[in-house]
Amino acid sequence: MNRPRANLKDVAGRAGVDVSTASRVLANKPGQRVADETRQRILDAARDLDYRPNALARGLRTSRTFALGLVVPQLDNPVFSAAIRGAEMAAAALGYSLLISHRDPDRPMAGEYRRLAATHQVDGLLVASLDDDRNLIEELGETGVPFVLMNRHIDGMPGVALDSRQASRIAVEHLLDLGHRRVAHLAGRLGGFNGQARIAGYRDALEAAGIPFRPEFVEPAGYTVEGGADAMRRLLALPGPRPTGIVAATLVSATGGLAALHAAGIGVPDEVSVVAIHDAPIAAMVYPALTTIRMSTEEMGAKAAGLLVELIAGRSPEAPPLLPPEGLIRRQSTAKPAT
Amino acid sequence: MNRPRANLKDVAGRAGVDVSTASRVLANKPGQRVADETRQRILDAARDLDYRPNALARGLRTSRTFALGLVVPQLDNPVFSAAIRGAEMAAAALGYSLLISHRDPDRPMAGEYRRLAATHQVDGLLVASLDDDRNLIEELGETGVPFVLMNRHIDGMPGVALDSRQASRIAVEHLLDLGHRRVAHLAGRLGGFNGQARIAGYRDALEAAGIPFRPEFVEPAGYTVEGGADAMRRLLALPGPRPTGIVAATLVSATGGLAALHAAGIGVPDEVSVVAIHDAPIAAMVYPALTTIRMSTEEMGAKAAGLLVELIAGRSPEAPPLLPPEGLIRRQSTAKPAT
DNA sequence: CTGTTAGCGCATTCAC
DNA sequence: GTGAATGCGCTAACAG
Repeated sequence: MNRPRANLKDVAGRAGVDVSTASRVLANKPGQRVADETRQRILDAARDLDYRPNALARGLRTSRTFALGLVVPQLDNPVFSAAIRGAEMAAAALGYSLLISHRDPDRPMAGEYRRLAATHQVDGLLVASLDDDRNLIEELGETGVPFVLMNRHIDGMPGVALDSRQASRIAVEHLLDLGHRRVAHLAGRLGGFNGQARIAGYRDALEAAGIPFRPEFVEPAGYTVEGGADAMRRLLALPGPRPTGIVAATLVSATGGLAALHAAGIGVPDEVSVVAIHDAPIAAMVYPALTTIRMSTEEMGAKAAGLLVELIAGRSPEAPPLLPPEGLIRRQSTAKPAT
Repeated sequence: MNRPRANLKDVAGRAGVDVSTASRVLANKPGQRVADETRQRILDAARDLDYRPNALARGLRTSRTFALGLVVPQLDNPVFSAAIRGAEMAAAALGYSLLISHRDPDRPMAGEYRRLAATHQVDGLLVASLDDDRNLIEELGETGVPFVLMNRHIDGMPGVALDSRQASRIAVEHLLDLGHRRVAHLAGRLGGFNGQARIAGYRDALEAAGIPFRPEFVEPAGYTVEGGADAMRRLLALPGPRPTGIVAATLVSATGGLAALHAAGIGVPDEVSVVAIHDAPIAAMVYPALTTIRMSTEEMGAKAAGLLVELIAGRSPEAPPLLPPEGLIRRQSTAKPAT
């Protein structure tokens, strides 16, 4: 029963034509002169035999694999999970497969993606980057295949990123609208692309509201639970009245902050409100459930895949501007400040 | 500068030999008669030109792609993230690439993986399964390529799964050791492979301790936050003294349970202790941080990849037995029962 | 409109 | 020990 897959020759034979004719019909390119009747015979034969072109042979001939390589620094980050999902769906819709390659940023030369490119397994690379991927760009250039950066922007390179600045601004404005006046920021990596943008958005919002910027209210928390907890403790240790609202750069640091607040016996949202940038299932899993700014992470993946396919096709597409946040998700971690 | 990749002909030319000889040397198969001096010339040439075999051409010739397809029902599940990481690393170590394919269990025929198999893009399939993937097996058979199931076992099919029963038992024993006597279970899907195993482990531990099994203490919670919260509420609504210890089948349902406990004003771990099966970063992100049973999820991915490669090679390897838990991770959600 | 021809890069059988 | 010849399945120029 399970006979081997039919190939083009089988289809052509069954339709009584030459393989080249079958190829032409099945390629379905515009402006091909083939008699309707012949075309139909070939189509029927292909359907009857459940013909699927051998991607290897086609790739060898055309030097196109219709596969994209996806390079991620970590798999267990909700941001990247969502981006991968978006990329996978967009790639599938465009007829591309997705090859995944984990790249440990701590080991510079690690990563299978160089091999993927060198052995012609992929037509291009989708690169999800943390802020601190130092030598990545250099490595990428050497591969000789087109690539698109995700989650950060570097001048002159194609990439798609999120509008972190606006996200941060919306988060602060939410707290301001509730009546908060002392709003602090659990910041990301100070030198990083997204980290910087979030601080800028925080300042934007304060400025628009006429509230003076206080440097001591910006505490670097990095992207870990402990970092978030430490930063929160430093904030609480500040002299003078403490902040009543907190904007965390990430969900992870937000949860660290929550833990420090709990440990200090400070009620959320009764005494302190917390908003986090990014949304994911975990936001609803912590206590109290976090109010968040939902980012277009999945769309980022999809847009990046689309852009890469354009690049592969030899076009010079416009890199999309920063993707705006999808909006505020109000949950239980924010409320009016205690009077 | 960026001249096109060298191919075998270039290497052979540079070494002054025929391509077939170069191929022989580079294939590096045992029992090949090639003069040491010739071999060295070829190796040198390959190194100088940074030769990488074209995977497409090789695949076309040998009908092997050295790529594995990975089918996952969801990307944002920590269990699958870890399994993917394990699979990716093992595959890379074995010289295989990983093609990812999302498969929505709600849409029966969805999933690119069928195309991957049909077009010879992968040598085999690694299939991460939820309990409820009904028609998956049937679909898999039709692809005609070898496959390995992850996270569940079905008689007669190769697969690697976790020892959920033992995990559950360890979780209950931990609570028993602390002095708890009324221990309830937030169960997974009652009909599912892992769900059943966890209930069995729960009963094992009770029985070994001589504590009678009470059916009303097993509440199906599914795999969602809401499911966990609902189940917990039902448990709290039970007449008589309430359970002091809870074993949740998953992290997700555990957090739902925690939320319900918080909402009811019940202290964790002061009044109720909670243990969850599975460990992931989120366990440390909730409040209080969850005591968990750490499972060998990453190893599951790695073992599955290894098994699949054996299958592809035509061997008939033993499917590994269930993977035992890595142990208990004690955090803040468990303590002695209030006296 | 359709068939013939050539070749993508490699592994492999067969000569010598 | 090494080279010559063949073909994996497909596409694309060129004939006719």
